[in-house]
Amino acid sequence: MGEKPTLQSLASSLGVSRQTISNVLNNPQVVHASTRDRVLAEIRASGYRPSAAARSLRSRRSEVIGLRIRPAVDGINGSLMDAFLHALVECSQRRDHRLLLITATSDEQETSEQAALHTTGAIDGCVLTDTHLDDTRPAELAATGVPFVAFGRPWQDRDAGHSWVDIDGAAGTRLATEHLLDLGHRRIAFLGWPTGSGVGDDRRSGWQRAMADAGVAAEDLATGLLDQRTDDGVVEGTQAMERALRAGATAAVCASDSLAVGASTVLRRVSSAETARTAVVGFDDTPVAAALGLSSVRQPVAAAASRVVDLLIERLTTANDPPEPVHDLLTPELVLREFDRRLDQHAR
Amino acid sequence: MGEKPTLQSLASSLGVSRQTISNVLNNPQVVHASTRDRVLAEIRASGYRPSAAARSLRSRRSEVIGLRIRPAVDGINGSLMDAFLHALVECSQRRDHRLLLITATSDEQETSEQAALHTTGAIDGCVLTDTHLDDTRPAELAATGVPFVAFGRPWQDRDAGHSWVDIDGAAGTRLATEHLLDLGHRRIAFLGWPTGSGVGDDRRSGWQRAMADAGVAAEDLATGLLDQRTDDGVVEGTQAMERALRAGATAAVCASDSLAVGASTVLRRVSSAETARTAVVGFDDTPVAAALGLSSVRQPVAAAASRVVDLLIERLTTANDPPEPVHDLLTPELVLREFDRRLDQHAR
DNA sequence: CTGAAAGCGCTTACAG
DNA sequence: CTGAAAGCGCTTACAG
Repeated sequence: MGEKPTLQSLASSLGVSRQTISNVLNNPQVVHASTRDRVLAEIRASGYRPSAAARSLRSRRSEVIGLRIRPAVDGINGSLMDAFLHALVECSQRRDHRLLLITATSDEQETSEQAALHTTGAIDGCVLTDTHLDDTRPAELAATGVPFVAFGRPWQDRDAGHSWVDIDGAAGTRLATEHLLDLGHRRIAFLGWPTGSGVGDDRRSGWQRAMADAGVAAEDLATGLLDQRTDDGVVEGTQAMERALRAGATAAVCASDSLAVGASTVLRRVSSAETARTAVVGFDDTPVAAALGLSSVRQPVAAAASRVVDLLIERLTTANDPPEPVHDLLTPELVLREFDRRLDQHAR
Repeated sequence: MGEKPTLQSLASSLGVSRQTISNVLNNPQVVHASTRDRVLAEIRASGYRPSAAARSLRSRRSEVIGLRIRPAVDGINGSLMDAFLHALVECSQRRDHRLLLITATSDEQETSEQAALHTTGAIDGCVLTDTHLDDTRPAELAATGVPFVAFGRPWQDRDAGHSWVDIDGAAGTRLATEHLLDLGHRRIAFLGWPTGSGVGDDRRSGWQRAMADAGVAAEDLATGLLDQRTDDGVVEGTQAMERALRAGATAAVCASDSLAVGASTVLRRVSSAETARTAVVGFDDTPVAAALGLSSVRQPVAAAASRVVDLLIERLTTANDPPEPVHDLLTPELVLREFDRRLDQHAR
C-alpha cells in the first residue's frame, strides 16, 4: 500500500503548495478551476483523506455531535427513540458530521460527560432528548458552554434560551379524539399516565380540549371516569380499559402504544355487539401497533431529527454570533388501521 | 471562565515540564508519587482535559470505534440490536473508548465508509454486526486494513482470520425443545425462516438435533409437517402455527419472538382441552415476549458486547503484533414465563 | 525520575 | 489566485 498520502506528499507530487490543496477541500471557489480539477483528480487517485485529528486540532472543530442513549425500558416505546437515532445519524452524515454515543445513569452524569467531551474537543455540541419537568440539563450545559439543541420542549419554560424541536402531542390526541367522535363515539376515554410528566399531560390535554369542544360534560372527563391514569405498560392498559368500560366508555385514546395494546386485548375479549363499536387509538405508531392492526398517532421523527441537526449545525458554525433560539413544534399524523376500518363498517 | 488550561499552562503554574504532566496521565507509574499527587490535584482544580485532537494526532489513535446501525425493520426483533448497542457503548466507555455511528444502504457502503473514517483517523477500528452468508465485509475490511471484530459468525468460513463473538442459536433452540419434551410434548413444531439465513438455519438445527435425539421420526421433521418455514412476522407466525396444528403439532419452538407472538394468538384462540397442552417458546426474549408472558430464549447480549469490545481493544493496542483471532460462541438461556407455567400445571 | 526537542498533519491568517 | 510561515496541543523518542 505504500505510505499514506498527506497534504505534504500530495503537494510535492503535484507541484503546488499544501495550502492550495487545503483550499480545494475547504474553500473550492477560491481556487482556479483547472488547478482544482488537477488536485481533485490526484486526491481521488491517491485515496487521500485529510487527518481528522490534524484538521480538528487546527480548526478547533471535530464535526462530531454527542448523544446519550438510554436502555430501552420497553421495547414497544423504545422504537421511537430508535427511529430518532437512525434519522439523526443519517442527517448528520449527510451534513458531514458524525454522532458519538454516551451512556449515563443520571442527568448530571450526562451533562458532565458531554461537558468533558466538549472540553477535550471530541464533540462540538450535543443533542438532548427526553426532556422532562425540572430538567436541569439545559442550564448545566449552558453553564459549561456546550452548544446543544433539545428534542423535546423545556416543560417548565417554553421560552428557554436554547433551541428545541418537539412534536405537538396535544394535536395528536386531538386528531385521535376527533376521529373517534366522527365515528359516532361520545364516551371516549383517555388512557394516560399520572400527571407530572410533561409529555403525558400534553397528550391528555389534546383529548380534554377536543372532548370539551364536542360538548362532552366536564364531570365525565374527571379522573376515575373517562380520564384513566396509570403507569405505562400492556397490563396496565388492560386494567385501565376495563375500568373505562365500567364507566361507560365505548372507545379510548391512549398515551402510548403499550397502553393501546393492553386496551385492545380487552376489546377483543369483550366481543359483544354492544362493545364491538369500541375503538382504540395508540400513540407513536410503533411496529407492534402495525403488527396488531392498531391505529396510532405517528410522530414525524425523521423531520424532527433533520430539524435538530440543522439547528445544531447552524449554532456550531456561527459560534461567535449565536443565532436566536428557535422553538419548533411539529404536528403528528393519525395512522388508521384495519381495526378501525372494520369498526367503521359497523358504525356507519 | 478564563483561558482553557493546556499542558503548557499547567506546567508553568506547577513548575514542571509538560512531559511530566503527560506522564501522569498516560504513564503514572513512571512519575514519583508526590509529584503525581501534586499534578493530579492541579489537574482536578483547573478542570484540565487533554485535547482529543492533539492527543490523537500525536499518538495516531482516536480511541473511537465505528458501528453501523440499521433501521429497525421490526420493533420486536430490533430490540436485540438496541440492547447490544447500549451494552457496546457502556463497555466502550468503561474502557475509555467512544462509539461513532454510521448508516449505510449496502454492505459495500458500510465498509467503504468505515475505511474512510479509519483513513482519516476518526476511528481506530469497527464492529461488524448482522453477518450473513456470502458476507464480503470481512474481506473488504481486511483489504483496507481496518481492524474489526464481528458480532456474528462468518457463516461460510468459521475459521476466518478475524475475531468474532456469537450466540449459539442451536444451543438455544435445543434448550427450548428439551423443555417442551420434558413437559411431555412429542410433536413439537419449529417455526422458522426459509433456509439460506445462517442465523435461521442454526436455530433450526438445534431443534432438529434435539428432536432426533428424542427419537422423533425423521419424516415428522420434514418441511411442511413440523418444520414450518416462513418470513418473519406476527401474521406469518399465526399462519405457520395454524399449519403446524393441522400437522398435529402440540407445541412450537420459534426462530423469533415475532413468530412466537403470532403463534401464541392461535393457541389463545384455540382453547379446547386438546390444544390447551400446546406451548410456544420464542427467541430473543424481547420486551414484547415479556409483556405477553411468552417464554423465550434469551441471548447474553451484554456479555457478547463486552467480549467484542475487549477483543477489539486488544487488537487495537497490539497493532504491530496482532493477536491470534478468537472465536467465541456464547450460550443463551431459556426464560420461562407464566404461559408455560400454566401449561406445566396441566401437563404434569 | 525529570526535561528539552521534535513533530504528528492540518488550517488560519497574511503576504505576494 | 497562490505560497511561505506559524502554530493548534499533545506524545514519543531520547538525553540527562
